[in-house]
Amino acid sequence: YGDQCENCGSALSPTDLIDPKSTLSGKTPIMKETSHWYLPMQNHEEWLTEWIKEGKLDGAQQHDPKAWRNQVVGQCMSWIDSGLRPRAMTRDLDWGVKVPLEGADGKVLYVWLDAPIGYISATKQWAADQDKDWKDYWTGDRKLVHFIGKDNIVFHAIIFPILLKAHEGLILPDNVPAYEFLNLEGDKFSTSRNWAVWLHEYIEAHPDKIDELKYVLTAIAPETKDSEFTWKEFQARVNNELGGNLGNFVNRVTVLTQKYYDGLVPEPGAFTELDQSVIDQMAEFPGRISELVYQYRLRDAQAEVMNLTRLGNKYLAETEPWKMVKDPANEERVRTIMYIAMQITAKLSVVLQPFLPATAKKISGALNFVSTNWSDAEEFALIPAGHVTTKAPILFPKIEEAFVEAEIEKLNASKVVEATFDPQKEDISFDEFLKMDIRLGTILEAEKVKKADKLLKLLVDTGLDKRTIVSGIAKHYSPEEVVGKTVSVLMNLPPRKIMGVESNGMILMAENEEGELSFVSPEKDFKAGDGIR
RNA sequence: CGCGGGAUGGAGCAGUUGGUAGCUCGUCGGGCUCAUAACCCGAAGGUCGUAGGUUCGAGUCCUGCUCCCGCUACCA
Repeated sequence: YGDQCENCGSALSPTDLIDPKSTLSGKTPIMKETSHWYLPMQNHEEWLTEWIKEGKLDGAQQHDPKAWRNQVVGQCMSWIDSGLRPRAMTRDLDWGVKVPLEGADGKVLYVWLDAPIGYISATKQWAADQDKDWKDYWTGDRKLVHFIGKDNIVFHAIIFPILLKAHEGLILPDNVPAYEFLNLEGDKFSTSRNWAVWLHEYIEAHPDKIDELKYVLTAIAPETKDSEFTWKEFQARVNNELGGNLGNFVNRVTVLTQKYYDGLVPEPGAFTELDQSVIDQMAEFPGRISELVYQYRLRDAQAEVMNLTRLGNKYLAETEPWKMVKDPANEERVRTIMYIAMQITAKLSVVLQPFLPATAKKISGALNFVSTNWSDAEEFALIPAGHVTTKAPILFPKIEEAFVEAEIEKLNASKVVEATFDPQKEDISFDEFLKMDIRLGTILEAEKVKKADKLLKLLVDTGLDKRTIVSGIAKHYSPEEVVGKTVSVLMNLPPRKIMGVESNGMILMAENEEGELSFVSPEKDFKAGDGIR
C-alpha cells in the first residue's frame, strides 16, 4: 500500500512514492512482494447503483429507497460514482482468521470479509440452540437490517451486499439505518479512556430502571446527527415524560377505577362527541406507530406512543370525572369516561411492548390483560366491562438529584482509576538505550509555524549549541509561555523537515489519556546541557 | 478546491414537490386538585450557521465561505 496525497487526495501506489519514509520510525520502507485475494468490486457498480438508488434488485422492488437515510445513500453513491476498485480481502497479519486455502500460509481474512459473515454464523449457532433453521432467517420473505454507526456504512451497504448477492440465495439488507454518533457528557464515548456507561454495570446497578435507559436512548438516538447523553437529561426525561406523563396517567386511571368501582371496568353509556373524537384518535395510533417503525424512525415511533398518553391525560382533564362523580346524576357519564380511559391504558400496554417491554408487562399485570399481538392494538375495546383490574405500581419512581450526581461521579472516577495504558514495549539492550543522547535544553525563542496549527518552531540552547527544533505542542503551549523553560531534548535524531522547517532533535513530552501534553523538566534548578540517563 | 452528513427559539428535534416556521422538554402566567408537586390551558422566546443569487415568494433551489462529525480504501 502506498500513500495518499494530502492536497489532492489521489491514492499513490508504493512505487510512485518519492523518497518514502515511515512516519513512525523514520526508516525507508523496503519493497516486498506479496499476493492477495481480491474482491472485484468494480464488476458490481451497475446493480449496486440500481439497488441503492431505486431499491430494485434483479428488476424487482426489494426495498423503499426513500426509507434509506441521506448519509447512507450519499456515502455509497460517492464510492460508486468515483469508481469501485478491486479490494484486497486478505491481509498479511499474524492475527485474524486464517485463509482456509492451500498456499495461503500467513494470510488472514480482511475483517470486513469475515465480520458480516459472522452475522450468519451467529444466526446458525443461535438457531441450533433454539432448535430452529437458520435459513429461515436469511432466505425468502425476511428482512435483513443492519443497525450500525456511520463509520461502517460502506461495509454493510456495499461490500457485504456484494458478497451476499454473489453467493446467491441469501437476502440482501432491506435497510442500513446508520446512526450518527452518541456522545457522553460533552465528550466522545471511548472504551480505551473508559469514558462510557457500561451496560452490564448499569443493569447490575439499576435492574429496575432498564426501560428508563431504553426510553432515553431511543428518544435521543442520533438518527440524523450526532447527539449527546447526559445524566441530567436522563433525569429530566424519565421524571417528566415517563413519570409525569405515562406513569402518572396509568396511575390516575387505575387509582380512580379502584376508588369508584373496586377495580372493575365500568359499563359505558352513550358516547358523546368528545368521546367519539378520542376513540377515533386512539384508532390512528397503532398504524402510525408501526409505519414509523418500518421506516426505522424509532425515535418518532416512540414519541408517538407518548402522544397516546397525552391524549389520555387531556381527556381526563377535559372531562373531570373526579368532579362529575360528586353528583349522582352524572353516574353513567363517569362510567363512560372511566371505561374509555381504561381502554387507553389497555392500548398502551400493547403499543408500549416494542419500546418499554417491562413497563408494558407491569401495566398488563395491573389490568389482568395480556396481549402479545400488535393487531390487538387496533381494537378499541380491549377489556370488557366487568373485567377485574388492580392498582398499578408506581411505574417510574422519581430520579433524584443524588442519582445523577452518583452516576456522574462514577463516570469521572472510573476515568481516572481504570484508565488503560499502552502495554510495555519490547525489551531493548542497555547499549541501545545509551545510543540515545538526551540532555536538558532551555527554550530561547518560540514562534508558531505558519499554516500548521499544532507546531511551534523553537530555538533551544542545548549547552553544545543553539538549534532549531519543531515541536507539535502548539495546542497545549503558547509561544510566550514556553520561552525560558528548561526541558528534555533528544539530541541525536536525524534532522527532518517539518512543514518546510528543519528540525534538529525532539522535545520529550509526557502525554496523558486526554492527549494533554506536558514538558519533562528537571525538578531541581539544573541548566541547559546537563545530561539525562 | 478529496468525499458524505450536519448547522432551525435555552436543550433535543420536525419541516414532505419553494406558499403564514412547528413538536417535545425547559422558562413564565393561569386553571385543576383524581393522580408520582403529577396533569390541562395560555404566553414569551427564532434575522432557520454565514454572504450572495434565482423567484411574486426561499428553512426549502443555486453558488461561495465558516464550524462540527464521519470516511479517505492496511485501525477495525
